[in-house]
Amino acid sequence: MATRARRKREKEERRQSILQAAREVFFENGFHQATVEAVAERAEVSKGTVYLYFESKETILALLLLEGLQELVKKLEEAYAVEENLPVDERLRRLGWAYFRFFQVEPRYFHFLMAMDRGRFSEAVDPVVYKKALDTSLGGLGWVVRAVEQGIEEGTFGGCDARQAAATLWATLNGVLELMEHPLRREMMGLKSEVLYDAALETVIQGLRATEKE
Amino acid sequence: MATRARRKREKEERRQSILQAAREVFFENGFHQATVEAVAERAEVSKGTVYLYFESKETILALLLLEGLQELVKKLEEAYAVEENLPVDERLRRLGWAYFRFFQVEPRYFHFLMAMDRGRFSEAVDPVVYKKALDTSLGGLGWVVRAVEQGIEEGTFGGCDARQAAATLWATLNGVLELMEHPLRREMMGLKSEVLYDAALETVIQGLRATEKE
DNA sequence: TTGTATACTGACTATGGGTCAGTTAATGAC
DNA sequence: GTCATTAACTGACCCATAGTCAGTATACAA
Repeated sequence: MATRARRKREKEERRQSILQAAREVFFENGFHQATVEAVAERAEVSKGTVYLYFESKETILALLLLEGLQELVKKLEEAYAVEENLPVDERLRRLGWAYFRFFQVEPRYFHFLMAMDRGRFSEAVDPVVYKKALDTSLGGLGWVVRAVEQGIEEGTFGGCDARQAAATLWATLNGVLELMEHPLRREMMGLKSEVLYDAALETVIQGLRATEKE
Repeated sequence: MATRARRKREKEERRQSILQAAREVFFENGFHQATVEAVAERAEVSKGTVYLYFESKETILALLLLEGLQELVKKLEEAYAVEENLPVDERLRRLGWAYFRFFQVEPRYFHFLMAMDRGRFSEAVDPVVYKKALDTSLGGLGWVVRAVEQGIEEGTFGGCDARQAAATLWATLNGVLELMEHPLRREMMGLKSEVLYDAALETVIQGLRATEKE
């Protein structure tokens, strides 16, 4: 009975087409503005069908975010792996700019990613998906940790804790992105995103270099 | 006609009591969970009355946030002003920890402050209130800028742009706070908030110190 | 052809932000 | 004291939208 296999395939296709519709609708209107009805229409199914395939609107968002995260981590891995023998600071720069570029290309993702921690998210979303997203984040951070560890071995950085240093860098870049995300904020700072991002990246790299060498 | 004055006073009192009710309800349940109906009940008025005094649910939140921001800026000013002749790094440390303490005491404020940039906020909220919030933020940042300028004059920091440096520090601390806000995130990092915050603060201060002296 | 499982539908419910026609009560004029 | 005017307030109502579920249609197997 090949029917069985075909059925399964078709179901997965439908799932994907709903997910694709959601991606389009969410990205066009933002999560709050977007309605499940609109997603259903776009996918050419009824609202009920959407709920056959997904628990809730928020779960759909979480799944899209997870995708985005995974793509981001891939980019970070690429940025890490392109060249073998790079000095740490250069390696961190590449990671930092890969991060920047990702959100440049997909600003909506950043928006949504940041939104994920807020509100009722963790309650409303399948904890498995949520956990996976956190794990993926952690994986992305891993590339930074690796780079810092290299820096410690090389002696470029002092004997700082690699996880802590990586988290500092990550938090900083995140903070800048968030700060500059808003047009009004950007205006009020009177700085271009790239400029502040660059300054922050270099400052932290310098700061890590200055950690006391044991 | 002293009546006129009394009327006005009473109106302001009602306004305050609704605002107080909103503060309680929002803080207890979070912004999304909280309903305007609940705020009205707490203030012992009807829902309609709430809308006589405030444009929208989001405007109320914005007003509460503005309050919080103003308090925060006051704390920063205090932290700046306590002692006269402090070296820059010490001064920045005090500012940084005042910031930390504020959100330690009022974690909900941080939550809401961060949420303010998201969603349809800027559209739904009275632009005057919104502008005021941004101005207040900017005022808070001003204390950091001042400190950095002092550092440049002193020669502790190189000839970096003070606004840029202050923004970097601010973004970093924000980023750390946001990163550590979430229990799961905190767990995944395996670090205490204070520890990462301290590391980030020191790293950035070190980094600024290392900016090339012209 | 008919029974059954599977996929799907869309009318319905529940909830909550926001509105507004109507009620109440205070004030002031006579 | 009575009536007119105004301001403050009310809560039933509207509307949008997330989520449900009883019922329908389709595909397949026997």
